[in-house]
This record gives sequence, C-alpha cells and structure tokens, in this order.
Amino acid sequence: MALEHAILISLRERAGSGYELAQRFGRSMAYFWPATHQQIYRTLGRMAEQGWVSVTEVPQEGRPDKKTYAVTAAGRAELRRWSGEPAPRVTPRDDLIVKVRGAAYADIEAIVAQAQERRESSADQLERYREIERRDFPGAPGLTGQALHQWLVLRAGIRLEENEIEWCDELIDALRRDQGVKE
Amino acid sequence: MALEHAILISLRERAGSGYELAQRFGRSMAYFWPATHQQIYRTLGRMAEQGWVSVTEVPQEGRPDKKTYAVTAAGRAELRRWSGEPAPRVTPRDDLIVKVRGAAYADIEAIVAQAQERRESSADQLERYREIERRDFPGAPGLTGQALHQWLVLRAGIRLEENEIEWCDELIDALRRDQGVKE
DNA sequence: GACTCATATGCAACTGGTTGCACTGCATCG
DNA sequence: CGATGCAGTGCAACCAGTTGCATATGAGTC
Repeated sequence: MALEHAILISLRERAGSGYELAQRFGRSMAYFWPATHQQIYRTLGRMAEQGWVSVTEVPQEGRPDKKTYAVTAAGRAELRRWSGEPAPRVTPRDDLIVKVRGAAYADIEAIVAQAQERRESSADQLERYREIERRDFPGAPGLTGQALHQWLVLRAGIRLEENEIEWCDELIDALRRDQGVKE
Repeated sequence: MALEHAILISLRERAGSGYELAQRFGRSMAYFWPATHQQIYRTLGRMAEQGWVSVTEVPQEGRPDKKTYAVTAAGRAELRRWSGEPAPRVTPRDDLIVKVRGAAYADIEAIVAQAQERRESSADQLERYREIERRDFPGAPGLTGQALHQWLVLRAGIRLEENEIEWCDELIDALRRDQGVKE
C-alpha cells in the first residue's frame, strides 16, 4: 500500500498537520498518487495506531486546533523495509482503450473526439511538466540526491504524456483514414 | 464502469458462458483490463438484472450446467451510449515511482534492482506483444475495421512497454551515476 | 447581512477490485 | 490409486479509493 508510504516520505521531508500535508500532497505526490483529504486523514489515523507516526495536538486561536504528525523510528524503518520489497506491476485501466477495442459497436467519430480531447489534456499536462522542469530542475540531468529523484519522477510524467500524445495521434489518424475508406 | 462494457464488447463478438467469457477475457481484454472470474460472474449477474444481457441455462451432461449470456438490444444501446460519453483520465498509481520519489530514505541499490526487474518484465511483455503483432496483424498499419481497432489497442500496449523500458534505463543509469558520485 | 474562502478534522455510505474458499465431476498423467 | 487440471458457478470478507455531508471559526467580499 503505497499511500501510507508516500505519506511517510512527505512527512519525512517536513512534519505537519493532516490539512497541511494534504495541501503539499496535492502539489507533488498527487501527480502520480492522487489522494483526497479524506483518504489522508483516514490513513494518518491508521498510521498513528500502528506507531509509524506520532501525533501532537496543537491548540490554536482563531482557527480550529490541529494535529501535527511526525514520522517515528518505526515509521522510518517501515519506509525502508517497504522500499526494498518488490514493486508490483499494475495495469493502468483506461476506458478509452476499451472503447477503441469496441469501436465497431460505437460511433467512431465520438471516439475520435475523445481521443482529441485526451490529446489536448495530455499536451496541457506535458506543458505544465515542462515548465516545472525548466523552473525547478535547470541542472538536469546532472542533478544529485533528492533533486535527482524528484526529476526522475517528473521524467516519468513527461514520458507518459508524450507517449499518450503520440498514441492519440496514431489513433485519430488511423480511425479517420479507416472512416474515409468506408465512405 | 468499463468492465461491464468490456464484457458487452466481448459478448457481442461471441455470446457464451461466464466461464468461457473469463477464458477469452484473459486472452484479450485482460492486457488492458484484467478481471478475475469472480468479478466477471458478479458483473454478469448485475448486467442480467439490468437487462443488458439475457441468460439461458444450458444443462450439460458429464459436466456442470452452464449459463450462456447474450447481449440484448438494451445492452447494445448501453454500449453505444457509454462509448460516446467522455472517457475519464486516470493516473496510473505505480509503487515504483513512489519509491523513486522517496529514494533518499531507502536503499538505492534495492530500488535499482526493482527497476531492473521491471525493465526485464517489460521487455518480456514487449516481446510477447511484438509476436502477437507479427502473427495476428501482418497487414498493419494498413488494417481496417475490427482488426484495426485491435491493433491500435496492441499499439498502446507496445508503446507502454517501450516507454517503461526507456524510463527504467534512464532511472538505473541516473541512480547508479549518483551513487558513484557519492562514493 | 449573506456568501465564499481558508483553516482544520472527520463520519458514513458506496464502488470496484482482490483473495480465499467451496462444491461437482470427468479426464489425464505418473 | 492419487494428484492435477479443466469445466462450471458462486459466496463472503476485505481493501483502497470516491463522494457527500457535517462542523467550527475568522477574514474578506458583494
């Protein structure tokens, strides 16, 4: 279960409250492991029970009290243990692929439209990633340590979107050509 | 929910029993939408309730009775309706990416080892896909109709694995180089 | 004065997928 | 003769992620 471990990583970088963590999460981890505040609160609770994080209740004035979480020695050990165990492969389940597979029973133009939409949203995402790369990782690929790790993750995102764009182009082209042939 | 629709597609290609469907599913759809027989039986039940498929109990001798499922007009309409609605984008959640992100708190060599394993399994999968392409789609990319659709799906798989391999290489290289610098 | 936004936490219900197990009966292999 | 495998269907429990709602306070806006 990677959410717990993604939280451990985030909390090791900086301890904080569930709320604050959720904010930060949305700005970094969520690109490859999205999580709602709900999920984060629930998971933090479970992690505290297991002793991976310690909780400190911090009373505040003018705003609700908060609980700040910090990674314990057990949490650090768990993170290290987990990161050494084999990473399972997952098949990304994509509705669009299913639709292409069943295109014979569908309105091809509607599927082409979805591919175009997907292409555009991937191009947008790619642009955002490229901007982050320019802004935050000018030294790439000659980076070291944590900056290197973060850049490698960003690279995965960039590759994913590039690939998506190319496949969508292939798809749109092929389906359109096939439509043309039929008419 | 794409499983229901993937089943509709499969059943439109050929009606059959849950068992038989599960077998076929494993040989085609499962590459991009894996499903256990459990899930298939449960989903078929729900689909029958909704009237998307009709059920016929077929008594058999020497082996257990079976239920064959066939897509109804309502099922065909539903498939068409669904294929026209916008396809949601999903973020593939990959443990390995999380591990890379938190590599500073882990054993880098263990992560490199996992990347190598991933690279190999992707190379294997790619080889299998390439073989299918050679064997079943010699006419690509000049295909039409259902063969074209199936090939486009296969292309998505090929692209995915190629991309994975390249990223793993980048990863292994960069992490090793960084390790070297430190020592 | 009402509305939204930011801070802060949480319960409850639901959905989709995974895992483990159960039962029948024939065929095949060592 | 026993184990394995194929054909066939299914229940029950669990796990992770999603969605909707609830609650509290203060600051700023229309």
